[in-house]
Amino acid sequence: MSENSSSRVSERAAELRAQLHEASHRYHVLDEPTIVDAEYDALMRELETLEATHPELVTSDSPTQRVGAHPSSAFAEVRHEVPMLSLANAFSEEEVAEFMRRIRDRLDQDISDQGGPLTFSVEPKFDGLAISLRYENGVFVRGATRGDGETGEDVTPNLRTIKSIPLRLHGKAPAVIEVRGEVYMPRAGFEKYNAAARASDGKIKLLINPRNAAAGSLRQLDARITAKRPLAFFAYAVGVVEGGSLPATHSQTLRKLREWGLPVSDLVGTADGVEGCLDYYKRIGAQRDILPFDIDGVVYKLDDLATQRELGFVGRTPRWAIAHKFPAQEQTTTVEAIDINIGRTGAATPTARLKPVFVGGVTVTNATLHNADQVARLDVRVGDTVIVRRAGDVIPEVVRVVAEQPRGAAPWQMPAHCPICGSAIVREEGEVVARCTGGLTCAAQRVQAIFHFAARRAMDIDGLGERYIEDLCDLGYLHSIADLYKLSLADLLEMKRRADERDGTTPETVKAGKVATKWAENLIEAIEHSRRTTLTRFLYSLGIQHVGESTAKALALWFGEIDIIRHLPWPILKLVPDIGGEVARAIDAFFSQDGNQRVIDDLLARGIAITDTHAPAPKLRAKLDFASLLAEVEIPKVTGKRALQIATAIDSFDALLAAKATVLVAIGLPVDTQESLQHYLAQAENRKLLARCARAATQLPAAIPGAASQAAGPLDGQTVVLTGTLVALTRDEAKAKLEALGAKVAGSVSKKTSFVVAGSEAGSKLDKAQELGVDVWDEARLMEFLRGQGS
DNA sequence: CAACCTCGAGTTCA
DNA sequence: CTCGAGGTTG
Repeated sequence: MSENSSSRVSERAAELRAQLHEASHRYHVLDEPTIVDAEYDALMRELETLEATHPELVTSDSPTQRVGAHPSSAFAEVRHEVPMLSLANAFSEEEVAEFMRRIRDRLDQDISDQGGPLTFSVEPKFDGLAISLRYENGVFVRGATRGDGETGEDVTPNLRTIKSIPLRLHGKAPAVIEVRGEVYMPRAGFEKYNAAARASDGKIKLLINPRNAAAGSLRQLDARITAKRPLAFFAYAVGVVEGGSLPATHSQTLRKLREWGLPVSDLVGTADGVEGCLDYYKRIGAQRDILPFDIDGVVYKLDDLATQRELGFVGRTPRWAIAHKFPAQEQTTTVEAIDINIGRTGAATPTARLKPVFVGGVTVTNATLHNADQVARLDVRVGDTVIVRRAGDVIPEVVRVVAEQPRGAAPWQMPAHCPICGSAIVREEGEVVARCTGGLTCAAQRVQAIFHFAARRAMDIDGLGERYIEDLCDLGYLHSIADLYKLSLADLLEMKRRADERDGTTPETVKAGKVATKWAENLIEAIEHSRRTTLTRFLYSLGIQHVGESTAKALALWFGEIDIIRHLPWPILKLVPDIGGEVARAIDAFFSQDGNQRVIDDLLARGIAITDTHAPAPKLRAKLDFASLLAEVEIPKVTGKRALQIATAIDSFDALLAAKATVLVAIGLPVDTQESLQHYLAQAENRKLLARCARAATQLPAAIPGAASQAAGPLDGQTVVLTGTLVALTRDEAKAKLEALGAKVAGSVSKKTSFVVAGSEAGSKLDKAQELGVDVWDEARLMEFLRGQGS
């Protein structure tokens, strides 16, 4: 080795040591971590490797030479008679196999090979804080943190506040026993605590993550604060034992601990050999997101205690155990830009463009920042280093900015103009979202509107993705949704050729004279196929504000025909349950725009066939009388009661519009109501609305006698919620079948929910159901029920 | 008018 | 899946 490279190695080692010291100090002493675990691990491993190949570089104060950090002086020190161990880590299957091979090799030297795979006690690796609990004659006398493994801090009063730590053991426990385990904060408690903290307007500090929360809570000097934190405990090992003995294996020891009243996780078990351990790793990994607490891997411990003793230690890590870690769910990266995205409704959503980073199994490059408030809360700026998490769900989020990094430029602000169309971006009073005011003149909104139209749950045009829509719009083939139905195969191919030319992406095969046409043929076919549709899908696909699937369905059910719906004044729309003033006005406003009416004309003229037209619902007819309708118009001071009073004297909108002032006085209304009504009637706009109501009410066709009344199903009046993945049915099929039996299928669980159908990997909805004591069906029960109903 | 329940809209990656 | 906001209800 040359002089030069050896000095570089020693410099790097010194640098790593400094970084690790600093990080460890901030983490353990200041409770303010600056780097995530994965990074710390990576630095530590690098240093370990360096020291392994250059043993002369090992210094006595190297972070590799101890497990944790200095205990803070605020707590009394406790020496661990039996040191608290730290485990070697494995990050891949190869490393696990290597670990097991090492054990075998070592044992083979000493004793004859007994054949068969080794048995391991397998456990989740809880993401919390390791502690030791001392019981004397069955009574909890002292608890300490791990500290550096040799010496920890006495946090007995804090530990006493944790309900899952027994203050007295059951049965015949040894006279003195030290139980080791992990204090952690369950996710639900963490969320609940933070929700309260958020509501406290900054008075209570937010907890960063459950693990930090657990560590921080235990290190409170005032145990009353600890008591307010939702902490829990799992036992997983034993230290000192006097006046008693333990079983021959670790798994039996855990069982004993459970007998003595200590909480041991249900997830512990045993596994044989590499294969068994890896199976366990996968099984626990699959459950990771739905567990009620955080884990960062699993631990394999050789089950037989005698063999453990034989294998012994390397430094402070045992040869007989290893932690197999999951891919990190948190990483740090830098914010390269903060862009804004314009949605279908014009909503301007800030998005962080991140330096690509591998988190929880995928590479993340984007993370939504939701809105300007969120950006301000986090104070994220371009150039900042941030922690990115891929939590329980799939969607990455920026957790926080790492303090002490050189800050980027000025605080981020929502731009005043849309980056796509240049229109003003406006945030309405009291709203969280800012919106581009460009409407359909904004290219981004136009593309999103067409994309929505083509969506599976809307017109279901398969193969029409965002990219094609963008190109079709940019190159002038598509101006509105109606244009979709005049696209020809030739148009599509020409568009593709021009787009490729523009981007310089013309494939070699095309240059060679071959043109790929299959995609275009499929798309034309898909557009063709979408022509036949239902009224619900059609209404939904128009992308009217506030009209999603369920509102579209209500409209279809109540009014029956697009030609009726497209001309209704909002007070009549408001008669439909679940449609209030805001939504009704949005629908009316949509249809009041000539451009939108023209698009609908075009669509219908080009052969959109709505297959399920019918007469208005009978329930609607009953509500169309003058008094009910008048109450919906929202004339100040004219409530339902007053409307009724007015209606007894004046029997129609026409009569009301024609009524002289003297007539209004004669009705006997209170003076303020009279004035309000007269003032209302004096305005041309209002008179126009009333006239429209009058006309629409008389023009709505009568109900078809006897039609549309649905047969009563066995699930009438029941509300069902589906969650998780079903095997035999898709969610949509299950929904359709349940609805056919009269059930209402809702999206979220509440007290009103009759029962929840939980498939595999059910998430928070299942928790909610259990919390509220709502019945939960598994898929088998649902299938059996459906069979019983003959479906 | 507050509490509760729904619905709509937006979101990431393979 | 989650948040925000609209609608209904006591």
